[in-house]
Amino acid sequence: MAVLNSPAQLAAKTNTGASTTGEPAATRWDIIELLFFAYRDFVGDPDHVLEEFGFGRAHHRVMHFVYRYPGLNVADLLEVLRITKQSLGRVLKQLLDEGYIVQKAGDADRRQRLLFATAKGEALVAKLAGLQTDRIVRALRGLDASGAEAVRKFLLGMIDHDDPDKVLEAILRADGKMVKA
Amino acid sequence: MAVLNSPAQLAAKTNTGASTTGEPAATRWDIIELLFFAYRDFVGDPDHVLEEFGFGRAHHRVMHFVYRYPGLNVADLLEVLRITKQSLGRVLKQLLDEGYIVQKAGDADRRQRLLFATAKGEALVAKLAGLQTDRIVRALRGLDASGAEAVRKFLLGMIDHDDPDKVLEAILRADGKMVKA
DNA sequence: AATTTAGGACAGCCATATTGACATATCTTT
DNA sequence: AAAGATATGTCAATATGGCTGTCCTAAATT
Repeated sequence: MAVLNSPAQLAAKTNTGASTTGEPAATRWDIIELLFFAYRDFVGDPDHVLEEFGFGRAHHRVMHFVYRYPGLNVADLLEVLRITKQSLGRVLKQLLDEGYIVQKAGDADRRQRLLFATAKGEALVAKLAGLQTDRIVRALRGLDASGAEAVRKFLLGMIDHDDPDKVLEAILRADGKMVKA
Repeated sequence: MAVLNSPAQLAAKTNTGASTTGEPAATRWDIIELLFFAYRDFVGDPDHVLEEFGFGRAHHRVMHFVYRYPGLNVADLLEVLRITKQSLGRVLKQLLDEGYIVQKAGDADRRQRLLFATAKGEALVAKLAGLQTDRIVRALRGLDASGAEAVRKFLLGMIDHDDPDKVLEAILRADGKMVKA
């Protein structure tokens, strides 16, 4: 090459909006990009494993929430994933056919198909969550208890709290209890 | 309905691996899910705006990094986005055709097509980054300086540091300087 | 009995990703 | 100068995971 790598050293644009006065807050390019890279690598680990199973990210999301919230119905799952019934249909059918998930008619409302992870499904979720937990634990290392609490508060603050779906509601409820505990 | 919402209150599986002994770390379901929801909403804001432009998330990612790292070449962009040349091709062509990005032959290596955002491109990136910054600032409110620093450290720790692409390298370099400053 | 709801299924479309092959211009190496 | 490697672009074919719209059944609500 003409140059080892050109541009040899990339430089980011400097932040123009910054100031200590009452102007609009400076763009947080740092956090925006850290979030991008963090999430990219966070979902990258599971992606590799899923490939071996012939599954994609969509299957992971479904398996995860079904395992975590046993008895979740289809409507609630759709709201969490923010996709349509038709999109979920294909993925869910695969997971049912291959024995990762089972359905059970609702007790109170027998139209509902409540979803449960099988042992096979649990094993897959555990494997993927293990990888992600490893990464999280690594990232939390070096932070004290108050630092870890700040991380939780930050992530919680990034989430829209108005009109939460059922799953998010459960999380927010649990989090409220945690703070008091 | 038989019941207002069934299950009326979802409950998450309780964490089985938890303990204070030297066992493998308990799965961090909390952080895993907070990250999912936080990222879902974080990219949700831009998505709505992009729709009006007839663009998708792919266009956002390209525009963002081209604006932020002016003179980025195609190869480096591919590494950041972790997609193939062919996938980038269509998106990039659209952005070029519609005047959001311009190309310039590299100075040292004239095979390279260095990418730059136009004023039109800058405006779009600024708009989207503004939305995301609002969310970030909101989430950081309530955290003190050490809390905000913990968040940065956590996100940084979530990222794979081995074999970084050019853009990530620039970020890591900048971050190192920040810590000293 | 009529209507609504939960869920499933079909058809077709679109965006974004993939691989593989190949072309061109330019840089590096011999 | 010739050969090889590299940066980028492009063509063709394919897969995944979204979408809309329509229609259907079973079971709930009114």
